[in-house]
Amino acid sequence: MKTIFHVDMDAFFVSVEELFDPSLKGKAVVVGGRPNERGVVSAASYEARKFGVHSALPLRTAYKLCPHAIFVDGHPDRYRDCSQRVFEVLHRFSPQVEMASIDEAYVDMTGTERLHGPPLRAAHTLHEAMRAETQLNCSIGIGTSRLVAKISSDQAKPNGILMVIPGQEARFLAPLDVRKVPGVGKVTERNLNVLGIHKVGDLAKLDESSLESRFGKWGLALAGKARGLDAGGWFDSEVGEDIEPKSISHEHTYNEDTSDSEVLEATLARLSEMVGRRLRENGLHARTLQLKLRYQDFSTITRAHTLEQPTQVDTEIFEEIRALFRKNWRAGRKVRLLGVHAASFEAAGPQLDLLGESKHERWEQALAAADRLRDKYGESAVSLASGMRGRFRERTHENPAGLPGKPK
DNA sequence: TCTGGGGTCCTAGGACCC
DNA sequence: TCTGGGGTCCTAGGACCC
Repeated sequence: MKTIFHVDMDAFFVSVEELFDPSLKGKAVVVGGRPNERGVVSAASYEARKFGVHSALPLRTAYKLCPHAIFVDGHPDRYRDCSQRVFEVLHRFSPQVEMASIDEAYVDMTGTERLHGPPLRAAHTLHEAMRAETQLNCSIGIGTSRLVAKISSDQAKPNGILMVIPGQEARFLAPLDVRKVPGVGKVTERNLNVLGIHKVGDLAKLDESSLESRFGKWGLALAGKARGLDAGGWFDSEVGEDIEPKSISHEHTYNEDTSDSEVLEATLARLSEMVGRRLRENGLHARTLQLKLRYQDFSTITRAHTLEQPTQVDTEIFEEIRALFRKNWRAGRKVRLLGVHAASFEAAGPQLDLLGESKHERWEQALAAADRLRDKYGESAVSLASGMRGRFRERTHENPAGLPGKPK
Protein backbone atom coordinates (compact mmCIF):
# COMPACT_ATOMS: atom_id res chain seq x y z
CA MET A 1 0.00 0.00 0.00
CA LYS A 2 1.48 3.31 -1.05
CA THR A 3 1.29 6.74 0.54
CA ILE A 4 1.34 9.44 -2.09
CA PHE A 5 1.28 13.17 -1.41
CA HIS A 6 0.13 15.60 -4.05
CA VAL A 7 1.46 19.05 -3.19
CA ASP A 8 -0.15 21.91 -5.06
CA MET A 9 0.98 25.50 -4.58
CA ASP A 10 -1.88 27.95 -3.96
CA ALA A 11 -2.34 30.64 -6.63
CA PHE A 12 1.32 30.11 -7.40
CA PHE A 13 2.06 32.87 -9.93
CA VAL A 14 0.08 35.42 -7.94
CA SER A 15 1.79 34.44 -4.67
CA VAL A 16 5.25 34.75 -6.27
CA GLU A 17 4.36 38.19 -7.61
CA GLU A 18 3.29 39.18 -4.10
CA LEU A 19 6.71 38.21 -2.78
CA PHE A 20 8.23 40.75 -5.15
CA ASP A 21 5.56 43.38 -4.55
CA PRO A 22 3.87 42.97 -1.15
CA SER A 23 1.46 45.80 -1.95
CA LEU A 24 -0.42 43.29 -4.15
CA LYS A 25 -1.45 41.25 -1.12
CA GLY A 26 -5.16 40.97 -0.51
CA LYS A 27 -6.00 42.67 -3.79
CA ALA A 28 -7.58 41.45 -7.00
CA VAL A 29 -4.54 40.48 -9.09
CA VAL A 30 -4.48 39.02 -12.58
CA VAL A 31 -1.24 37.56 -13.97
CA GLY A 32 -0.92 37.18 -17.72
CA GLY A 33 -0.65 40.59 -19.37
CA ARG A 34 -2.35 43.91 -19.96
CA PRO A 35 -6.16 43.98 -20.05
CA ASN A 36 -6.19 45.16 -23.67
CA GLU A 37 -3.80 42.49 -24.93
CA ARG A 38 -4.49 39.29 -26.78
CA GLY A 39 -4.00 36.50 -24.34
CA VAL A 40 -5.53 34.74 -21.40
CA VAL A 41 -5.25 34.82 -17.63
CA SER A 42 -2.39 32.69 -16.30
CA ALA A 43 -3.46 33.04 -12.69
CA ALA A 44 -5.89 35.08 -10.63
CA SER A 45 -5.80 35.92 -6.93
CA TYR A 46 -8.61 34.60 -4.74
CA GLU A 47 -9.88 38.17 -4.50
CA ALA A 48 -10.17 38.36 -8.32
CA ARG A 49 -11.76 34.91 -8.47
CA LYS A 50 -14.72 36.27 -6.52
CA PHE A 51 -15.57 38.23 -9.65
CA GLY A 52 -15.50 35.16 -11.86
CA VAL A 53 -11.95 35.61 -13.11
CA HIS A 54 -10.06 32.34 -13.55
CA SER A 55 -7.11 31.02 -15.51
CA ALA A 56 -7.56 30.56 -19.28
CA LEU A 57 -10.11 33.39 -19.37
CA PRO A 58 -9.32 35.98 -22.09
CA LEU A 59 -7.68 39.05 -20.55
CA ARG A 60 -10.26 41.36 -22.11
CA THR A 61 -13.04 39.37 -20.51
CA ALA A 62 -11.27 39.42 -17.16
CA TYR A 63 -11.11 43.20 -17.43
CA LYS A 64 -14.84 43.42 -18.04
CA LEU A 65 -15.58 41.22 -15.04
CA CYS A 66 -13.11 42.90 -12.72
CA PRO A 67 -11.94 46.30 -14.01
CA HIS A 68 -10.35 47.28 -10.70
CA ALA A 69 -7.99 44.28 -10.75
CA ILE A 70 -4.26 44.86 -11.02
CA PHE A 71 -2.97 43.28 -14.23
CA VAL A 72 0.66 42.18 -14.19
CA ASP A 73 2.91 40.42 -16.69
CA GLY A 74 4.15 36.95 -15.81
CA HIS A 75 7.79 36.36 -14.85
CA PRO A 76 8.66 32.78 -15.87
CA ASP A 77 12.19 33.01 -14.45
CA ARG A 78 10.85 33.93 -11.02
CA TYR A 79 8.43 31.01 -11.13
CA ARG A 80 11.20 28.61 -12.13
CA ASP A 81 13.38 29.77 -9.25
CA CYS A 82 10.57 29.36 -6.73
CA SER A 83 9.64 26.01 -8.22
CA GLN A 84 13.20 24.85 -7.67
CA ARG A 85 13.01 25.91 -4.03
CA VAL A 86 9.74 24.04 -3.64
CA PHE A 87 11.41 20.95 -5.06
CA GLU A 88 14.28 21.25 -2.60
CA VAL A 89 11.91 21.37 0.36
CA LEU A 90 9.99 18.34 -0.89
CA HIS A 91 13.16 16.43 -1.59
CA ARG A 92 14.08 16.53 2.07
CA PHE A 93 10.92 14.59 2.88
CA SER A 94 11.38 11.85 0.32
CA PRO A 95 13.86 11.04 -2.43
CA GLN A 96 10.94 10.23 -4.72
CA VAL A 97 9.68 13.62 -5.87
CA GLU A 98 8.25 14.44 -9.23
CA MET A 99 7.36 17.96 -10.31
CA ALA A 100 4.24 17.38 -12.41
CA SER A 101 4.30 21.01 -13.50
CA ILE A 102 5.86 24.23 -12.29
CA ASP A 103 3.55 24.45 -9.27
CA GLU A 104 2.63 20.91 -8.27
CA ALA A 105 4.43 17.74 -7.32
CA TYR A 106 3.90 14.14 -6.37
CA VAL A 107 5.87 12.85 -3.41
CA ASP A 108 6.01 9.15 -2.65
CA MET A 109 6.02 9.04 1.16
CA THR A 110 5.74 5.26 1.40
CA GLY A 111 8.04 3.97 4.11
CA THR A 112 8.94 7.35 5.63
CA GLU A 113 6.95 6.88 8.86
CA ARG A 114 9.99 6.25 11.04
CA LEU A 115 11.45 9.53 9.90
CA HIS A 116 8.42 11.77 9.58
CA GLY A 117 5.65 10.07 11.51
CA PRO A 118 2.24 9.09 10.17
CA PRO A 119 1.06 10.76 6.94
CA LEU A 120 -1.06 13.53 8.44
CA ARG A 121 1.67 14.59 10.80
CA ALA A 122 4.26 14.48 8.04
CA ALA A 123 1.96 16.61 5.88
CA HIS A 124 1.66 19.26 8.59
CA THR A 125 5.41 19.35 9.06
CA LEU A 126 5.86 19.66 5.29
CA HIS A 127 3.25 22.37 5.06
CA GLU A 128 5.02 24.42 7.72
CA ALA A 129 8.46 23.86 6.22
CA MET A 130 7.16 25.04 2.86
CA ARG A 131 5.68 28.16 4.39
CA ALA A 132 8.85 28.92 6.38
CA GLU A 133 11.30 28.38 3.55
CA THR A 134 9.46 29.68 0.51
CA GLN A 135 6.87 31.98 2.10
CA LEU A 136 4.33 30.24 -0.09
CA ASN A 137 1.17 28.37 0.81
CA CYS A 138 0.37 24.96 -0.56
CA SER A 139 -2.38 22.38 -0.32
CA ILE A 140 -1.62 18.73 0.24
CA GLY A 141 -3.68 15.71 -0.77
CA ILE A 142 -2.85 12.28 0.62
CA GLY A 143 -3.96 9.03 -0.94
CA THR A 144 -2.96 5.54 -1.92
CA SER A 145 -2.67 6.53 -5.60
CA ARG A 146 -1.60 9.58 -7.55
CA LEU A 147 -5.16 10.04 -8.70
CA VAL A 148 -6.68 10.14 -5.22
CA ALA A 149 -3.88 12.36 -3.91
CA LYS A 150 -4.41 14.78 -6.76
CA ILE A 151 -8.15 14.99 -6.35
CA SER A 152 -7.90 15.37 -2.58
CA SER A 153 -5.40 18.23 -2.82
CA ASP A 154 -7.93 19.96 -5.04
CA GLN A 155 -10.62 19.45 -2.40
CA ALA A 156 -8.20 20.72 0.27
CA LYS A 157 -7.64 24.09 -1.41
CA PRO A 158 -6.76 26.67 -0.36
CA ASN A 159 -3.99 26.12 2.16
CA GLY A 160 -5.35 22.83 3.46
CA ILE A 161 -4.51 19.19 3.96
CA LEU A 162 -6.81 16.30 3.15
CA MET A 163 -6.15 12.61 3.60
CA VAL A 164 -8.28 9.87 2.11
CA ILE A 165 -8.12 6.87 4.42
CA PRO A 166 -6.98 3.72 2.62
CA GLY A 167 -10.05 1.73 1.63
CA GLN A 168 -12.30 4.80 1.52
CA GLU A 169 -11.35 5.86 -2.02
CA ALA A 170 -14.61 4.95 -3.71
CA ARG A 171 -16.66 6.62 -0.97
CA PHE A 172 -14.57 9.78 -1.29
CA LEU A 173 -14.88 9.92 -5.07
CA ALA A 174 -18.52 8.90 -5.54
CA PRO A 175 -20.19 12.29 -4.88
CA LEU A 176 -17.74 14.28 -7.03
CA ASP A 177 -18.51 15.51 -10.55
CA VAL A 178 -16.84 13.41 -13.26
CA ARG A 179 -15.10 16.61 -14.33
CA LYS A 180 -12.94 16.35 -11.21
CA VAL A 181 -11.23 13.28 -12.63
CA PRO A 182 -7.95 14.32 -14.27
CA GLY A 183 -8.28 13.68 -17.99
CA VAL A 184 -12.01 14.33 -18.10
CA GLY A 185 -12.40 17.66 -19.84
CA LYS A 186 -15.30 19.48 -21.43
CA VAL A 187 -15.79 17.02 -24.26
CA THR A 188 -15.62 13.82 -22.21
CA GLU A 189 -17.84 15.38 -19.57
CA ARG A 190 -20.48 16.14 -22.19
CA ASN A 191 -20.23 12.63 -23.63
CA LEU A 192 -20.68 11.14 -20.18
CA ASN A 193 -23.54 13.47 -19.27
CA VAL A 194 -25.41 12.35 -22.37
CA LEU A 195 -25.29 8.83 -20.97
CA GLY A 196 -26.70 10.08 -17.67
CA ILE A 197 -23.32 9.90 -15.94
CA HIS A 198 -22.67 12.98 -13.83
CA LYS A 199 -20.90 11.80 -10.68
CA VAL A 200 -17.87 9.59 -10.29
CA GLY A 201 -20.19 7.20 -8.45
CA ASP A 202 -22.33 6.81 -11.59
CA LEU A 203 -19.18 5.92 -13.46
CA ALA A 204 -18.11 3.37 -10.88
CA LYS A 205 -21.44 1.53 -11.22
CA LEU A 206 -20.85 0.79 -14.92
CA ASP A 207 -18.93 -2.32 -15.79
CA GLU A 208 -15.58 -2.04 -17.49
CA SER A 209 -16.62 -3.72 -20.70
CA SER A 210 -19.42 -1.29 -21.52
CA LEU A 211 -17.09 1.67 -20.89
CA GLU A 212 -14.46 0.04 -23.07
CA SER A 213 -16.89 -0.56 -25.91
CA ARG A 214 -18.05 3.07 -25.78
CA PHE A 215 -14.74 4.88 -25.20
CA GLY A 216 -12.07 2.37 -26.20
CA LYS A 217 -8.82 2.25 -24.30
CA TRP A 218 -9.67 5.49 -22.56
CA GLY A 219 -12.92 3.98 -21.24
CA LEU A 220 -11.01 1.19 -19.59
CA ALA A 221 -8.72 3.66 -17.84
CA LEU A 222 -11.78 5.64 -16.81
CA ALA A 223 -13.33 2.60 -15.15
CA GLY A 224 -10.19 2.23 -13.04
CA LYS A 225 -10.07 5.92 -12.16
CA ALA A 226 -13.65 5.84 -10.91
CA ARG A 227 -12.38 3.33 -8.33
CA GLY A 228 -9.38 5.45 -7.39
CA LEU A 229 -6.77 3.48 -9.30
CA ASP A 230 -3.86 4.89 -11.29
CA ALA A 231 -5.05 3.33 -14.50
CA GLY A 232 -3.33 3.87 -17.77
CA GLY A 233 -0.39 5.75 -19.19
CA TRP A 234 1.48 8.30 -17.18
CA PHE A 235 -0.43 7.67 -13.96
CA ASP A 236 0.99 4.16 -13.82
CA SER A 237 4.62 5.24 -13.58
CA GLU A 238 6.61 5.34 -10.36
CA VAL A 239 6.87 8.75 -8.69
CA GLY A 240 10.23 10.28 -9.50
CA GLU A 241 11.02 8.13 -12.53
CA ASP A 242 13.11 10.28 -14.78
CA ILE A 243 11.00 11.51 -17.60
CA GLU A 244 12.97 13.09 -20.40
CA PRO A 245 11.23 15.61 -22.65
CA LYS A 246 9.48 14.29 -25.75
CA SER A 247 9.08 17.57 -27.58
CA ILE A 248 10.21 21.18 -27.48
CA SER A 249 8.23 23.98 -29.06
CA HIS A 250 7.79 27.71 -29.21
CA GLU A 251 4.93 29.69 -30.67
CA HIS A 252 3.88 33.27 -31.03
CA THR A 253 0.53 34.98 -31.42
CA TYR A 254 0.66 38.40 -33.05
CA ASN A 255 -1.07 41.26 -31.35
CA GLU A 256 -2.37 42.06 -34.81
CA ASP A 257 -2.78 39.49 -37.55
CA THR A 258 -0.38 39.90 -40.44
CA SER A 259 0.17 38.64 -43.97
CA ASP A 260 3.57 40.29 -44.43
CA SER A 261 5.77 37.39 -45.51
CA GLU A 262 8.95 39.06 -44.28
CA VAL A 263 7.50 39.56 -40.83
CA LEU A 264 6.21 35.98 -40.81
CA GLU A 265 9.53 34.48 -41.87
CA ALA A 266 11.44 36.62 -39.37
CA THR A 267 9.18 35.23 -36.65
CA LEU A 268 9.85 31.70 -37.84
CA ALA A 269 13.59 32.41 -37.73
CA ARG A 270 13.32 33.63 -34.16
CA LEU A 271 11.19 30.68 -33.07
CA SER A 272 13.58 28.26 -34.81
CA GLU A 273 16.45 29.81 -32.88
CA MET A 274 14.61 29.49 -29.58
CA VAL A 275 13.90 25.82 -30.29
CA GLY A 276 17.51 25.24 -31.35
CA ARG A 277 18.81 26.77 -28.21
CA ARG A 278 16.58 24.65 -26.00
CA LEU A 279 17.69 21.53 -27.88
CA ARG A 280 21.33 22.38 -27.26
CA GLU A 281 20.69 23.19 -23.60
CA ASN A 282 19.16 19.76 -23.17
CA GLY A 283 21.69 17.96 -25.34
CA LEU A 284 18.96 16.81 -27.72
CA HIS A 285 18.77 16.29 -31.46
CA ALA A 286 15.38 16.32 -33.14
CA ARG A 287 14.37 14.36 -36.21
CA THR A 288 10.85 15.71 -36.69
CA LEU A 289 10.17 19.41 -37.19
CA GLN A 290 6.69 20.82 -37.29
CA LEU A 291 5.22 24.13 -38.37
CA LYS A 292 2.04 25.42 -36.79
CA LEU A 293 -0.01 28.00 -38.62
CA ARG A 294 -3.16 29.64 -37.33
CA TYR A 295 -5.10 31.96 -39.57
CA GLN A 296 -7.20 34.94 -38.62
CA ASP A 297 -10.34 32.81 -38.46
CA PHE A 298 -8.60 30.53 -35.93
CA SER A 299 -8.41 27.61 -38.34
CA THR A 300 -5.15 25.88 -37.56
CA ILE A 301 -2.92 23.51 -39.50
CA THR A 302 0.24 21.65 -38.58
CA ARG A 303 2.74 20.38 -41.15
CA ALA A 304 5.61 18.13 -40.19
CA HIS A 305 8.74 16.82 -41.84
CA THR A 306 11.10 14.12 -40.62
CA LEU A 307 14.78 14.51 -41.39
CA GLU A 308 17.32 11.85 -42.38
CA GLN A 309 19.69 13.14 -39.68
CA PRO A 310 18.54 14.68 -36.41
CA THR A 311 19.61 18.27 -35.76
CA GLN A 312 19.97 20.93 -33.09
CA VAL A 313 21.20 23.63 -35.47
CA ASP A 314 19.15 26.82 -35.82
CA THR A 315 19.61 27.26 -39.55
CA GLU A 316 18.79 23.64 -40.33
CA ILE A 317 15.62 23.95 -38.29
CA PHE A 318 14.73 27.23 -39.92
CA GLU A 319 15.31 25.94 -43.45
CA GLU A 320 12.91 23.04 -42.91
CA ILE A 321 10.33 25.23 -41.23
CA ARG A 322 10.58 27.89 -43.93
CA ALA A 323 10.14 25.27 -46.64
CA LEU A 324 7.05 23.94 -44.88
CA PHE A 325 5.76 27.48 -44.50
CA ARG A 326 6.27 28.39 -48.15
CA LYS A 327 4.60 25.18 -49.27
CA ASN A 328 1.57 25.54 -47.02
CA TRP A 329 0.85 29.20 -46.31
CA ARG A 330 -1.92 30.47 -48.52
CA ALA A 331 -0.21 33.71 -49.47
CA GLY A 332 -2.16 36.81 -48.59
CA ARG A 333 -4.12 35.14 -45.82
CA LYS A 334 -3.67 36.85 -42.51
CA VAL A 335 -1.86 34.85 -39.87
CA ARG A 336 -2.64 34.95 -36.18
CA LEU A 337 -0.10 32.47 -34.81
CA LEU A 338 3.08 30.70 -35.85
CA GLY A 339 4.76 27.83 -34.05
CA VAL A 340 7.87 25.68 -34.36
CA HIS A 341 7.88 22.24 -32.79
CA ALA A 342 10.69 19.68 -32.52
CA ALA A 343 10.24 16.02 -31.61
CA SER A 344 11.52 12.46 -32.21
CA PHE A 345 14.70 13.02 -30.26
CA GLU A 346 17.66 10.83 -31.07
CA ALA A 347 21.36 10.74 -30.49
CA ALA A 348 23.13 12.68 -33.23
CA GLY A 349 24.26 10.48 -36.09
CA PRO A 350 27.73 10.61 -37.59
CA GLN A 351 27.86 13.87 -39.52
CA LEU A 352 31.23 13.68 -41.21
CA ASP A 353 31.56 14.77 -44.77
CA LEU A 354 34.52 14.06 -47.00
CA LEU A 355 36.52 16.96 -45.64
CA GLY A 356 36.33 15.62 -42.13
CA GLU A 357 34.55 18.28 -40.17
CA SER A 358 31.03 18.78 -41.44
CA LYS A 359 29.29 22.10 -41.81
CA HIS A 360 26.76 20.75 -39.36
CA GLU A 361 29.44 20.36 -36.73
CA ARG A 362 30.96 23.73 -37.40
CA TRP A 363 27.54 25.20 -36.87
CA GLU A 364 27.13 23.34 -33.62
CA GLN A 365 30.41 24.83 -32.40
CA ALA A 366 29.48 28.34 -33.48
CA LEU A 367 26.12 28.09 -31.76
CA ALA A 368 27.61 26.69 -28.59
CA ALA A 369 29.90 29.72 -28.48
CA ALA A 370 26.92 32.05 -28.96
CA ASP A 371 25.04 30.24 -26.18
CA ARG A 372 27.98 30.79 -23.85
CA LEU A 373 28.07 34.49 -24.67
CA ARG A 374 24.39 34.79 -23.96
CA ASP A 375 24.78 32.99 -20.65
CA LYS A 376 27.50 35.40 -19.70
CA TYR A 377 26.20 38.72 -20.96
CA GLY A 378 22.47 38.20 -21.19
CA GLU A 379 19.95 37.34 -23.81
CA SER A 380 20.37 40.48 -25.89
CA ALA A 381 24.13 40.10 -26.33
CA VAL A 382 23.98 37.76 -29.30
CA SER A 383 21.11 37.42 -31.66
CA LEU A 384 21.26 35.71 -34.99
CA ALA A 385 17.66 36.62 -35.62
CA SER A 386 17.78 40.36 -35.07
CA GLY A 387 17.50 42.08 -38.40
CA MET A 388 16.55 38.76 -39.87
CA ARG A 389 15.19 40.22 -43.06
CA GLY A 390 18.54 41.57 -44.17
CA ARG A 391 20.56 38.74 -42.82
CA PHE A 392 18.72 35.95 -44.43
CA ARG A 393 18.88 37.68 -47.73
CA GLU A 394 22.62 37.81 -47.22
CA ARG A 395 22.69 34.19 -46.36
CA THR A 396 20.73 33.08 -49.36
CA HIS A 397 22.41 35.26 -51.93
CA GLU A 398 26.01 35.63 -50.93
CA ASN A 399 26.47 32.69 -48.65
CA PRO A 400 24.05 30.00 -49.74
CA ALA A 401 24.98 27.54 -47.03
CA GLY A 402 24.50 30.19 -44.37
CA LEU A 403 27.80 29.15 -42.82
CA PRO A 404 29.86 31.23 -40.46
CA GLY A 405 32.22 33.24 -42.67
CA LYS A 406 35.86 32.32 -42.91
CA PRO A 407 38.38 35.05 -42.13
CA LYS A 408 39.60 36.84 -45.25
C1' DT B 1 -16.02 35.45 -23.64
C1' DC B 2 -12.86 36.88 -29.71
C1' DT B 3 -10.01 32.65 -27.65
C1' DG B 4 -1.62 32.11 -24.72
C1' DG B 5 2.13 29.03 -24.53
C1' DG B 6 4.24 24.95 -23.09
C1' DG B 7 3.57 20.29 -22.90
C1' DT B 8 1.48 14.89 -23.00
C1' DC B 9 -1.14 11.23 -24.94
C1' DC B 10 -4.32 9.07 -28.24
C1' DT B 11 -6.46 7.99 -32.80
C1' DA B 12 -6.61 7.13 -37.50
C1' DG B 13 -5.18 6.67 -42.19
C1' DG B 14 -1.66 5.81 -45.66
C1' DA B 15 2.87 4.06 -47.05
C1' DC B 16 5.67 0.36 -46.96
C1' DC B 17 7.43 -4.20 -45.79
C1' DC B 18 7.14 -9.16 -44.98
C1' DT C 1 -6.17 -10.78 -62.31
C1' DC C 2 -11.02 -7.81 -56.99
C1' DT C 3 -6.74 -9.47 -53.42
C1' DG C 4 -5.10 -11.15 -46.15
C1' DG C 5 -2.90 -9.76 -42.03
C1' DG C 6 0.40 -8.00 -39.24
C1' DG C 7 4.05 -4.38 -37.80
C1' DT C 8 6.22 0.08 -38.05
C1' DC C 9 6.84 4.73 -39.44
C1' DC C 10 5.00 9.10 -40.60
C1' DT C 11 1.58 12.72 -40.56
C1' DA C 12 -2.55 15.48 -38.95
C1' DG C 13 -5.63 16.54 -35.65
C1' DG C 14 -7.74 16.75 -31.19
C1' DA C 15 -8.53 16.29 -26.01
C1' DC C 16 -6.50 17.53 -22.05
C1' DC C 17 -3.37 19.62 -18.33
C1' DC C 18 -1.20 23.72 -15.89
